[in-house]
Amino acid sequence: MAKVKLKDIADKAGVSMMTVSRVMNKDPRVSTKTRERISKIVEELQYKPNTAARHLASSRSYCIGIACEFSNASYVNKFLAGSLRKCRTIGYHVVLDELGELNTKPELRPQDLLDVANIDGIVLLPPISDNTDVIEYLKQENVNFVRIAPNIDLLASKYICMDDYQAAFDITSELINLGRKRIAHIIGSNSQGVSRLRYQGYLDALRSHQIDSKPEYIIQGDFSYKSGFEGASQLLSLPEPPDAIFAANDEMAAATISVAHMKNMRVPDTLAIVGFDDTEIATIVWPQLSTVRQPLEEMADLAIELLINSQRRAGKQPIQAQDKSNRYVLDYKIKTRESSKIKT
Amino acid sequence: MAKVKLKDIADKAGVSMMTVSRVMNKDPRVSTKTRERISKIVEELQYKPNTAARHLASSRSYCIGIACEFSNASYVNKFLAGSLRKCRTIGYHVVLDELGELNTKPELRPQDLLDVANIDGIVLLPPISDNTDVIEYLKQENVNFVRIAPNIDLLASKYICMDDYQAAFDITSELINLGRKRIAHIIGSNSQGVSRLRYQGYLDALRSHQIDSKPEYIIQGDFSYKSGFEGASQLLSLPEPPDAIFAANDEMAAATISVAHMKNMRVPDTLAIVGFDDTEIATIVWPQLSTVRQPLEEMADLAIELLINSQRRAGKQPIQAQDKSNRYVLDYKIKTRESSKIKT
DNA sequence: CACTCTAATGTTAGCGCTAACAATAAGAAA
DNA sequence: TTTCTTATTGTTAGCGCTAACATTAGAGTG
Repeated sequence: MAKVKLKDIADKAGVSMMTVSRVMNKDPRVSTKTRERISKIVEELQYKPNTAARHLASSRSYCIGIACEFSNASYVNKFLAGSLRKCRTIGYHVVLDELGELNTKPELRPQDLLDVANIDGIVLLPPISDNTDVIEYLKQENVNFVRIAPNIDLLASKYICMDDYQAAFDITSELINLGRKRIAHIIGSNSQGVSRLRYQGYLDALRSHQIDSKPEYIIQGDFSYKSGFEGASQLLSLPEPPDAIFAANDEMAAATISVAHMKNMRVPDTLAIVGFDDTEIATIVWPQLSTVRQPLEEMADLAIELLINSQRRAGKQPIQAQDKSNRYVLDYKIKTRESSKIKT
Repeated sequence: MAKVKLKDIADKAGVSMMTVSRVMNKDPRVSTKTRERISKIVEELQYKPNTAARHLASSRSYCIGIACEFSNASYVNKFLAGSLRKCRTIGYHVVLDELGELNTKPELRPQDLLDVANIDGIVLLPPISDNTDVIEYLKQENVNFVRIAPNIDLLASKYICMDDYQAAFDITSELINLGRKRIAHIIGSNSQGVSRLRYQGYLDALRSHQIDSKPEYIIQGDFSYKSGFEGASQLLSLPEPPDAIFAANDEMAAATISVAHMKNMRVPDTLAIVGFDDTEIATIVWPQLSTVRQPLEEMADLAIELLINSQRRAGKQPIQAQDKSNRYVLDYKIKTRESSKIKT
């Protein structure tokens, strides 16, 4: 049973290969009747177009680039997994670009170019999604790109994000519903927009439940374990320590768990702890962290979808990104684990 | 300046395209003189063969599969990064396969097959490298594969590993050289061969420095944070607690740091802690963990190299893997960080 | 009813490369 | 010298698909 090819479909449908090709590429110039008939046969025979041949004949590379730093392995990894899965189903390939060295070596361009040359589009993961040099470069080279969770220059490209504010609001509300009264927050790095959003969500959740937010319960962190450690130490040394801490990411939450252990506080009995991101560390620590899952796989899926589509009608619209519709918001999910389970 | 192609080289060298093709594919049937002349021109014109065309013409897919679980993100990630880099330089593509669901859904085969069908070879990452079902399947389908750090069935395929024993010996010796006398060890999961090797390395390092190994300093863990936490608690509650702990992986070492904090012991002053693997957690915690770096990128590089080469002479040797030479050992590297710095 | 126009489909050629076989040259053997 | 090897290079055909142009059928028009 050799692989099914275009010809087989064409023969079976009694049309030319070209017509089938058009169906496969969603070319509108095929009658609905023919399209349906062919689609059905394609389904039946499980036909999958040969990427190499397509590439060769069409000059599109069928490759998607992903630019990231490897500093946040589990974040990148999940995104990658999603991308690879998606690409595979649609016959694309993934090209990874590590731009981690960017700060030290600003000559990313030549390297980058090497790949970009043959790429149909590129996805920028944070923090590269906010790198103005990269953005400038891509625009100038007229390369399609989509950014994930950017904070700045939101008109520059399509971008995908989640509602950090609402997620923070929700997870804080959950703590309140669990009976916690004294809820503290460790804010994330103030250079990242999401920190502000999460902080605001926390504040508004308290307010909407008529709970006062004490200033001493709010600590500035910077997303690092160390800052979480210091912040938590400070919080748990207060005369009236909090009974719940919402850290703006999992690492700081993990550090908070360490401090709680150190102070002999039982988690979650005496102190509930929640994080944000649902990175690997959330399930490595003990007790496991309640946190907010980012929809990374879905983001990957959508990002690639967007790249391919804008590819399709390339040339039509120059790059008039003024359109408000370049924003795509996906749903998060609260993951409730041991660190915030029902209490007393 | 259109892309350089085979024809350009052929014209410039005054030979047929076929000869150039042969040079590109290291076919021996080209005279040395011609080969050199062509190689030089290829270099000059920066010719890069077009993967798609190659694939199309040769029926090799130029795709390498990587089978992994996503449970250890940073491990997988580093390996992936290495693979992607390597593949890009040689015009291959990477296809990721997550087999994480394996335990619950043993019907991995159909899924797997989908991809395997078009793959030139596949790399098995631990713990899949020890999955007998997968190994059986691959052999039966006659798919090329290389395993990373396998423990069992070592004759089944080529495999790549590092010298866990020696690394454990070295890092323990470092603790001794730092003046530590009471060195404890938290053993890894006893279902994994590396645990034994690391344990043995620890024992022999002590012995070779004439230090007795006290039985109460040796605790069985299982690589989880939790087991590390419990093990460390036990160790640090001893009447005479250790002044250094070597945990068989970073997660357990990170847990040990938490316990040390909890007991108000200063790290590394009162207690030095070292881990193993150099996963992300090693630099997330505070103080940062001294540990052993696995040469993952190099492993990826070599794995792909091996797959491609065995591909090349496919058919010649059936699969007579009895040869001892299917073992490839790479160098590790001791990463000394804060958690074991010079003391008192 | 001939005539244009459009929608739908078909034809031709070729993307860049490599298998498989063909041809040639240069020795070696007879 | 002739025939047979062997080493090296060239030729032909086609991988599976799609761009670009060509054709046909059907609808609309005066």
